[in-house]
Amino acid sequence: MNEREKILRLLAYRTVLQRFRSMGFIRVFSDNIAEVLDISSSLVRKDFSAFGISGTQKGGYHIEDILTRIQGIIGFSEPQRVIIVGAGRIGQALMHYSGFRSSGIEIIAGFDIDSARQNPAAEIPVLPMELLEDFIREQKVRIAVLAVPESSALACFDRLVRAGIRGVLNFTPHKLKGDAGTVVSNINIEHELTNLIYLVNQQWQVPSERHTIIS
Amino acid sequence: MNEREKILRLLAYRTVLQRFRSMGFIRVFSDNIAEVLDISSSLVRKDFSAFGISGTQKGGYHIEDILTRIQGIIGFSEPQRVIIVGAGRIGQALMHYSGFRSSGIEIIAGFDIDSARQNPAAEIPVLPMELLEDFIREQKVRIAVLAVPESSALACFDRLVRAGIRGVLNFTPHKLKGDAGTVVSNINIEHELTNLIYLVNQQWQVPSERHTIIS
DNA sequence: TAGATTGTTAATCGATTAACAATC
DNA sequence: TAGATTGTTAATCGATTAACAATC
Repeated sequence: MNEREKILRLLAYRTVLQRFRSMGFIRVFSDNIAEVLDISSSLVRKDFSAFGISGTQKGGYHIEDILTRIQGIIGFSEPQRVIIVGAGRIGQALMHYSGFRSSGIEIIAGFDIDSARQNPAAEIPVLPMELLEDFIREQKVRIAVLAVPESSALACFDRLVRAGIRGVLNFTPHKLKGDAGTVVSNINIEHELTNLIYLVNQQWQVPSERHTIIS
Repeated sequence: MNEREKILRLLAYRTVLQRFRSMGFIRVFSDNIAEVLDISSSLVRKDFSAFGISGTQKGGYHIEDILTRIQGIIGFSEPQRVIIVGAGRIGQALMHYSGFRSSGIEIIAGFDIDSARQNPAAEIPVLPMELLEDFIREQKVRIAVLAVPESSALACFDRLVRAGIRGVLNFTPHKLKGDAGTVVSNINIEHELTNLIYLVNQQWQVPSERHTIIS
């Protein structure tokens, strides 16, 4: 059933419904949501049905009801504490990303090998890598964002998992594999951009010179 | 056939094979690649077959051959010029991401509404938003990265498309839809992280209190 | 009522995988 | 040769969609 995609869709529903609500709407039809997200209304209804969200014929769905239900499924009762490993430009950008706060995500520390980037006194402290394992164990951190250079990606990932991290959001070019007890999400920005450029180039070539995929 | 996923896999193959090559390997078996990427060897062979990459029984695939072929499909003959709209922390991080250069991607300018972030004299100039349309037209830019705040996302997207941008890598929380002539890739970091946390929490709850998805 | 929308079933679609003949 | 691997076919799997009865 592809849990991952389904939960990502649920998050998309939440974002859209919050927007509808802030515009003053009270109810929506599956069609309204489908249109904004560019999916079919069948899929919206099917998802809602699978998550126990019900509407009424004719009246559609109560926005507030859906949001409450979604919150009950993916909302966290307490702040989720996350560390950022690698305080380069991307790491720093994520450390100060304000959108996390409102979703109940709290960045509690960054780590970097470079002393010029360290700052234990900052609001979100940036600590030396030597303190990584102790910090994870003492603070019982389970989620980490990996934003180190490619060359140290595997070694850092290994340290994180050994220290007790159970979920890694990976921005390095290594496609990391989680084992039974560890979940990994890989985001490869370079691949995403390259793929986008490829698709645009495809579309704007004359058909004759377009690369053909045999299938 | 899901072009998007297929090309992303091709990019993953390239990354892995470059790594193998740098380790001194000349040939690989579909199995070696599959293992690293956590996919099946059938899929690797099927992809290769679809892209016209052939190996030999017993001998596997020539790394150099595959890389040449992949380069022929997704490689660019000339540098691909990209602009970054929004020079906040994420925008700046992407502007200086060194990995792009080696894939033939060139960030030629950033744009920001805030004069404190502007710097037309920098190596990669950061220009005021007023110059956006003229710049795109004069430089014939087709690809843009959107890294502005949520509140101005839709308006900026609209301006980009009107000015002739054909591909947008979108980091704002709005799931943007491309029309016939425009390709959009949406990356929602907050959703990715929330999803990761959800999956970890699921896994580490006792089964009885785990949220059940009826299906 | 007439019209519209949900909830669900069955059909479709497409991607992935298993399996194996061909062959080195 | 015996063993191993490709390339491809057929089977499987699962997600999405179309369609429509139920119903407000």
